[in-house]
Amino acid sequence: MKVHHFTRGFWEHEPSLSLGCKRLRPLAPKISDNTPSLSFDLKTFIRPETDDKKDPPSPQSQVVETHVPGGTRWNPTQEQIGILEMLYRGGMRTPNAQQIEQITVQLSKYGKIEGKNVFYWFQNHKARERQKQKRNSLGLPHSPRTPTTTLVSPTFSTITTLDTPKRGEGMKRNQEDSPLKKSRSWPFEYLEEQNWSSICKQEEHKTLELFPLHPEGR
Amino acid sequence: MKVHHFTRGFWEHEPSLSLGCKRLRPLAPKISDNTPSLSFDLKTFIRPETDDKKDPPSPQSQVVETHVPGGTRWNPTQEQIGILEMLYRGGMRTPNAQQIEQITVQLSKYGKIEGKNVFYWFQNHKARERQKQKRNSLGLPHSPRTPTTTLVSPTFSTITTLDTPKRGEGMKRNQEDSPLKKSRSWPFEYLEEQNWSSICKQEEHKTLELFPLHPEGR
DNA sequence: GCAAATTAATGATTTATTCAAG
DNA sequence: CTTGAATAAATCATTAATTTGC
Repeated sequence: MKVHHFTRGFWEHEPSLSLGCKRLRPLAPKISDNTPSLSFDLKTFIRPETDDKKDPPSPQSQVVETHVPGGTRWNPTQEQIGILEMLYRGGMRTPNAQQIEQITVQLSKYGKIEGKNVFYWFQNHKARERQKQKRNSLGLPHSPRTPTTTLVSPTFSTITTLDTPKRGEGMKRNQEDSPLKKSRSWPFEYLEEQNWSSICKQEEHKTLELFPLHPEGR
Repeated sequence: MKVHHFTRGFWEHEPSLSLGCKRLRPLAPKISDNTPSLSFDLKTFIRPETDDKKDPPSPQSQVVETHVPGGTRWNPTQEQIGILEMLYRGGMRTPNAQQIEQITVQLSKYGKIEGKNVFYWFQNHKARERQKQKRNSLGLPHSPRTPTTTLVSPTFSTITTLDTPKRGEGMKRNQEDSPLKKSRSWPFEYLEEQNWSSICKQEEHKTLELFPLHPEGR
């Protein structure tokens, strides 16, 4: 309950503003940008109460159950790993948002899990499988003891016979990853509305003095 | 005269002479006498597209097609860019999920936008600002100062004197990015539930019959 | 004055690298 | 050491300003 949303009011009158302004194409590297002012308003609304809330409405902060309070990272169960590996061997490499969601739902039957865990798992597994391959083909004619269960996909090894699977070499990208490339829609799903002040609140401590704000710096 | 300096005019009650300084692109070399700042107005006036920008905060009242239904990429408006740049200059580099959501809500007043657009914008802007910095410090030994606009981080430029500023070299990571590193929680927000079959549908040719799917297995 | 061809900017993805929990 | 998590770098893909030719 302060000021600081006056800035917002500035841009608020959207209708009349937009007309006619055709957004000049982003041009040269804005080398000669001289934006002297502007810090004022920023300060103004970066400097709200700064302490009104702790933003608990974090969807994933409810780790109170079945997990250690400090339980940070996901600890996959055997079943989860197994299923994921199966999917991987099945060819899945970069599941899209919907697929991830579905996988998550299924895997949650075996233990706590989130969508990002699935996402990261595929990312990491793919990358590490790749680098393992590379190492093997390069120097180490040694078999890395079977760690636990994770039997490496045989299909893959067959493919990458001896050519370093660098990414952008002969084949473009996602030759075999996913049928549709633009499928993955980012899963941002929000719905709340707040003020700018709260947006910038978290970084105020530094933004404040970050710009010395030397007018026309040159 | 609704010209192009909208955004700028916002933050800085600029007169009107600043044309061409912000994002004019020096596309072709054209070393001779190119009056780059002249062409714009012509187009601007000639382009009475009336809806070059998309939607007022409300749904499309009469807009034929705000954007191609075929799903094009986000085309930020002047206002959106301006706000994002302001936030960036304010110190924001890697907004977390909540911040992204809030920013998205605000920016959606000026045009269609999604959370991922905001996310990507910060990613790209940060990266390109950095590489611009690098190029400047490397390529031209002249003009030691006047780094550019938005002096991202003086510390950084100092470091990059002779050593390629690889990310994890001297300084760890995010020395100055965000106060809390583990802050960004992945914004997966799903809500539907389906079967495994549908998950693998896209890759059914192989995954479909791969897993027996036995819950309570353990 | 316009439209196709050019071209730089930049949005969107993927990959590589790194950090840190266990 | 293994690996989940996160960020940065590289790269692909699309857009729109500029050029160019008519």
